Amino acid sequence: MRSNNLLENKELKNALDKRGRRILETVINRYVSAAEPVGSPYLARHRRLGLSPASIRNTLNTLETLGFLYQPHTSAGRIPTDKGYRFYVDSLMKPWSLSESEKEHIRSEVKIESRDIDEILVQTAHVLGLVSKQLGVTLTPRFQQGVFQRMELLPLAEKKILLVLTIKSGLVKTVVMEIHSSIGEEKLLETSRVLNERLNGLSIREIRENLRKRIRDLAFGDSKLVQLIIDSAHMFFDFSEAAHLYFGGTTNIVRQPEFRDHLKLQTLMNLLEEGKALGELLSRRGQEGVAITIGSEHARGDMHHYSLLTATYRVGKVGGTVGIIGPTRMRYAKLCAVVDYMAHLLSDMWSE
Amino acid sequence: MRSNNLLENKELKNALDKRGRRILETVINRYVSAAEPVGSPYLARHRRLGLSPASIRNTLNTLETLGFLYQPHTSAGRIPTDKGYRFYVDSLMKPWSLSESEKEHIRSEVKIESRDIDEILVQTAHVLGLVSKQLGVTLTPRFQQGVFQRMELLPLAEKKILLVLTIKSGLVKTVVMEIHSSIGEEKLLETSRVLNERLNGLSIREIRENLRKRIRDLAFGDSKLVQLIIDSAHMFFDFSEAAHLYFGGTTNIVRQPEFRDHLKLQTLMNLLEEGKALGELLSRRGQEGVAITIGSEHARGDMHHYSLLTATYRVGKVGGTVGIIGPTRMRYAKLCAVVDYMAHLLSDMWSE
DNA sequence: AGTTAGCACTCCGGAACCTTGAGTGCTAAA
DNA sequence: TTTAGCACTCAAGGTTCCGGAGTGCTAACT
Repeated sequence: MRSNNLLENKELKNALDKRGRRILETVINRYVSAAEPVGSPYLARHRRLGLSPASIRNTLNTLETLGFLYQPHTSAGRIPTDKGYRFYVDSLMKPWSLSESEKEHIRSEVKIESRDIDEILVQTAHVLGLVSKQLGVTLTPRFQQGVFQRMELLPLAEKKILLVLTIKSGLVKTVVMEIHSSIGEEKLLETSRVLNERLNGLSIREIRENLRKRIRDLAFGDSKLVQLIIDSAHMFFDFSEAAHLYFGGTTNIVRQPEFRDHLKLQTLMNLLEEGKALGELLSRRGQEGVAITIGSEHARGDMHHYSLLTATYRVGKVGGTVGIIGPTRMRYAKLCAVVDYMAHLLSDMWSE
Repeated sequence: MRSNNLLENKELKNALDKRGRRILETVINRYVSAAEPVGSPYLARHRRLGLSPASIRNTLNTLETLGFLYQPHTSAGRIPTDKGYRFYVDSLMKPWSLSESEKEHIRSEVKIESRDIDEILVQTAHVLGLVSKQLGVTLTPRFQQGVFQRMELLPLAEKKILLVLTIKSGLVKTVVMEIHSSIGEEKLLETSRVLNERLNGLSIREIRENLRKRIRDLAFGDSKLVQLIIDSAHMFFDFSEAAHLYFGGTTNIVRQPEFRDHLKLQTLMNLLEEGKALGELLSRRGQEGVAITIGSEHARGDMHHYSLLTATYRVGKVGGTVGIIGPTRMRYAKLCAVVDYMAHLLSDMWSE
């Protein structure tokens, strides 16, 4: 009992001791870049830890019993566990700063002529994939966080009208609506005028939840049209919920050695194909800085082999998500910086 | 010389003879479903060709010298060549009709609530991938084929306006434009009024090519705005050219045995990632019925291992493309029917 | 003439086996 | 506390061997 306690204390202290940290860090760095187990000979040779293989083996052993490393088989070197990566990310990792040329590179790739938000996000995902050699993902802004600014009803054809919805941040959504009978232009104008009055200053979320209540009893404009708008409110105030998800860099990630195993590739594809689920996962993440989830920390079982880094960018008051998905073996320090930089880049782009 | 000629004639005749056709067809059917070379024992046993292995070997030999089949190595069965598939597609394949339940299945998967064209196309690509076990691809309508119907300029913010462009088929595109100074609402109205007059009835393609000529010398509306519109015309009358490309079913296609080879997967990913190039490839295809390109028939080298089936759907006068990409070993007969059915389904959906 | 049985031949693919080398834990000496 | 030495383990790669599948050719059969 008592000795056990002592032992644990000792282990804990070891985990934090200078040597243990340095060795763990070195193992991780090496494993991340070489993708093969790291043994004591490498550590003794290549690093100026100034220790013999035998001493290092001792420490490795400790790190293993602490659960930071494991051996795939007896006579192999060590591989970091998820817990090991977690410790690295929390306590070991030094903040990485991108070189100016890398930043320049990223900027030049993202800055395309188009101001179209979706196009930029597609491109962003692509760039994230490219520079990280992993899978880049981007999520469109969470429209529902926005505040209603204005809506416009335009006649398109006999029985079609276009609804244009603007929120304060300057984001626009358009929906084509079908109606059963044609409606005169002045009716349209009146309808939209009143709606604009009623909805002014509300958040999209509020509108979605309360639209019916707010305007049901009012008689104005074309009643059928109003009814239609109410009925389809869920549909078109809802698209926000299911934000669009883009990804890029599939080429790169397939090259990663972890995907020699064919099955893994399939599970990843499944994940991407679902889209919706992944989108939800991404949309409810920490808002501040870079959020990191490593392997088995994920709620979803099929994400257990992957790590996810995300950050939030802002368009006015509305936030969206950019991130990177890859095998747990990834360059956390650098990729954090990349994701962070990218989020700021996008925010700046839409700031003024 | 003479005998050579005779020989060739004989071979040509053989190629068309009943037996040769039946055997080629059987080989292809078998290979497509089993993904392994087909030998004479299988053919003699499993089919009521009523022939001994020896006789069949003779015919196989002929088919090989004609270039319809080949052997991966001496002691293996035969595999169809691209030429073999081509012959099959042109002369052997019986038109396949989908069962009512399959049609029903497809319809139920595609018919989602949303009328949003992009959402439907995403879903369509997904379904195509699902039922074909290959990669489904869809391309948005070729906007530039459309005829200008109307444009609308809406003020969004101080220095932002929204341009809404409608074409006759009921398709809508919106672009957010930035301007340097704010413009009064009446200026906007006048500008759009005149533009509507001038551009009425022109095709988008014409507008893109001649916009400058058509309105340069005219003084109306806000001259800066007009100038901006002219300047950015290429940008926003151009998006049509680079139509959006969607695909679905990556999960399925990764399962295909041809992708055991890891390199192939990479080339495929590359292809998808490019997007643009593939989009162009798809957009300039035959308009009538199902267009089939097999392996080495492709102009692009990196498509040499894949076949592509496409058909055109129509939204009013504007056409878009749906199709399937997969290894040359695919069920041409059935997939033709699928692609064809899908194209009609979409056309009908937007017909009225 | 066309078809078929018989036969010798080729060659891929898997199983069994061996060797090598990398890495380990333990112990005893520094 | 560190380190050299040593015996041990085990994955990975190479070699060899064998069986089976399929072929082409020839001679006999209808």
